Amino acid sequence: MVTSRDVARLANVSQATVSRVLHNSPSVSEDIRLRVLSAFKETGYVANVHARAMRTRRTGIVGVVSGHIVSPWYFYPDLIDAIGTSLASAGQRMILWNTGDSSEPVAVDAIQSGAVDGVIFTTATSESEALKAAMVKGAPIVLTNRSIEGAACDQVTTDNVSGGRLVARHFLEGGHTKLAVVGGQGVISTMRQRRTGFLTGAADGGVTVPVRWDPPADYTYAAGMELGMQLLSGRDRPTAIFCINDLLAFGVLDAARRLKIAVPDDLWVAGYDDVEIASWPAFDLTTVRQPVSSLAQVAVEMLLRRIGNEKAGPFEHRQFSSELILRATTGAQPA
Amino acid sequence: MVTSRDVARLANVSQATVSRVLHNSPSVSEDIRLRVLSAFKETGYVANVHARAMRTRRTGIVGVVSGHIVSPWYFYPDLIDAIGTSLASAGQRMILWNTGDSSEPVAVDAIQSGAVDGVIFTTATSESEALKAAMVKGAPIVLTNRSIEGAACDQVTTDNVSGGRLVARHFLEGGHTKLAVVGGQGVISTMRQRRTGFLTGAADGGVTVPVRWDPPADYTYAAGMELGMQLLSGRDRPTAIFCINDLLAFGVLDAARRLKIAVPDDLWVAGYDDVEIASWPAFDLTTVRQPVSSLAQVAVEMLLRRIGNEKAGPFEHRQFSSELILRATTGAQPA
DNA sequence: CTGAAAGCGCTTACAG
DNA sequence: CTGAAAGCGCTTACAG
Repeated sequence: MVTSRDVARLANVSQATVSRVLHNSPSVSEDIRLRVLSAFKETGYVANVHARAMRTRRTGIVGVVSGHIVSPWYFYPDLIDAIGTSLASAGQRMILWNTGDSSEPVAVDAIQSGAVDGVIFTTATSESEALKAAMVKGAPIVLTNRSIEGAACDQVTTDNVSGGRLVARHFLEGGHTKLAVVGGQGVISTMRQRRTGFLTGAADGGVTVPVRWDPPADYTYAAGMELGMQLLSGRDRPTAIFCINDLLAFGVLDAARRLKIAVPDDLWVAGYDDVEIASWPAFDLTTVRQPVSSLAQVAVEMLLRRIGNEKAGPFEHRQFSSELILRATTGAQPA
Repeated sequence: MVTSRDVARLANVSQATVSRVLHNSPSVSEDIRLRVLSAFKETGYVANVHARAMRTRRTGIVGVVSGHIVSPWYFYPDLIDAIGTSLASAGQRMILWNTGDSSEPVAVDAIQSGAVDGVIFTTATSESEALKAAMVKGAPIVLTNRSIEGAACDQVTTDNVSGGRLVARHFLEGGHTKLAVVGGQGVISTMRQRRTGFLTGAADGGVTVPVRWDPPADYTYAAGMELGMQLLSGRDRPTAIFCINDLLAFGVLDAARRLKIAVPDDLWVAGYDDVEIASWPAFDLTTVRQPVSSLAQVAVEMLLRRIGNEKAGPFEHRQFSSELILRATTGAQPA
């Protein structure tokens, strides 16, 4: 391994000067500069990140915690992609933690051990002790997607309540009164809000969702399939189903397919997230799209501001609105 | 930030002793040990990773380069997941690079700058200069999924040629003689091999694939859809199509759906990878499944062995076989 | 069993 | 404009 000392010896300068050239310090004469640069080339020198980080107390790496990075029917992949892009254009690198909520201790540890300069959480829950501890310490942290009320850090989210309400209004405008929801009764804030928005929107139109059409569900394709079969098998069944995320909607649609129930003629289905598969002809799903790149951009901005200036004023919570994307599952013309 | 010095002061011992307790050194008396441990607790001490890495020349982090982590219709998500699991159980952490082949320089730089102890490539191509440079330097590197012939590093792959051949044989056994391939003419080794295996397998059965049924394609859903429309629109059309990955197959299936061509009655379709969506009723796709967790496990083993012992013998290339999963698109009973 | 000390490879005041 | 030196926070021989 070649160090700055090796380069210095080769270029016949002091080690300090090598460091200055590396950082484009203006106070280096042109000829020395060139000598050092050619020594860089000759040796293939790359500065040791640990030595640098130890001196500067800055690694240039941001940690990102996310569940289901690897499951593209969630919207996390899109969000992570966008965060990665924003970070890259700010010259920062990214470490990804993919173990779901259980990786929060890892993230906090990473901050405390100096492995990263700050962390963006996309899947924080109010239960995470580790996160709380980090926030109390005042470490640079930003929450996005899921929010925690009163958390001592910056947050950027979308308005999931309004998103759910958009779907309800669309169903009502389509003349539907027999409505069902799938998902949204668990602890995850975003999911709860979508469901609440939907129920509120329906209630505003004078429609109530029967309890048995609002069963608890986890957020998997299998759950969508199972609840879809259940909701659609009886004689008295809903004519429009709102699924709290696209993945559940795919399950419900496949259940309808299996039961030979025609969508959208006899059943409307809507999802949430607008993952890429939602637009495929096999599903062509009406869904709610969040402004993912805005979320990502603002999250990165917020974090970098804190990293650059630890005590930069009070914490902020910014919120974006979402957009209803109409497709074939609620009667729009197929693409 | 609390350092080992702070802990030492609090526990009334030397800083060296703190370090020993941290590493469970046997040569520490029990009472001192307890004193230090309680000082750890009181201060919330976490060792600085950079200082440690600088001394030990080991970070405990492995880099993984992969394209399309974030696109679950590729098999990378599964592979990454498996690699992550293997690394975790070996006490290693993982950094993920997701920018595709263009991130190879980043990976090499990360090795040279000491940011990671080694790198696993899942998407190497023979063109990557950066990778070659790293291999010449003898840095710990393992190639998995895609191989590079004669590369100066360990490799673990699956036998894509046999995989393609399995599909051809299955088509022939189904009585099909009008066969087509979608994908596999580009630079990516795995894709080329699958196509080659398929063509060879067909030829072994006396069947030749017409040139116009073997058009160039990139590896997107849209390409599958477009080529599907093209192959299936004419009067003389193939009765069985092998798609080089599942994503293309989904596009072809949706093209058939649009053209109202019945699968499997009038058309057989097979893919490659067995991504999760392939088993959904909407597709129920016959496909080839690779032993992903074996790949991952061996890749990690190989890398850690090199990291532990830089010159541990000659380079090795291990290869696993794959398995044909029969589903509805080639006539199996729906699940 | 414990401590003092060297040193990993940088960055950056401090002199000159 | 350049160099000598301090110091970031650890680990680990070396003494005792």
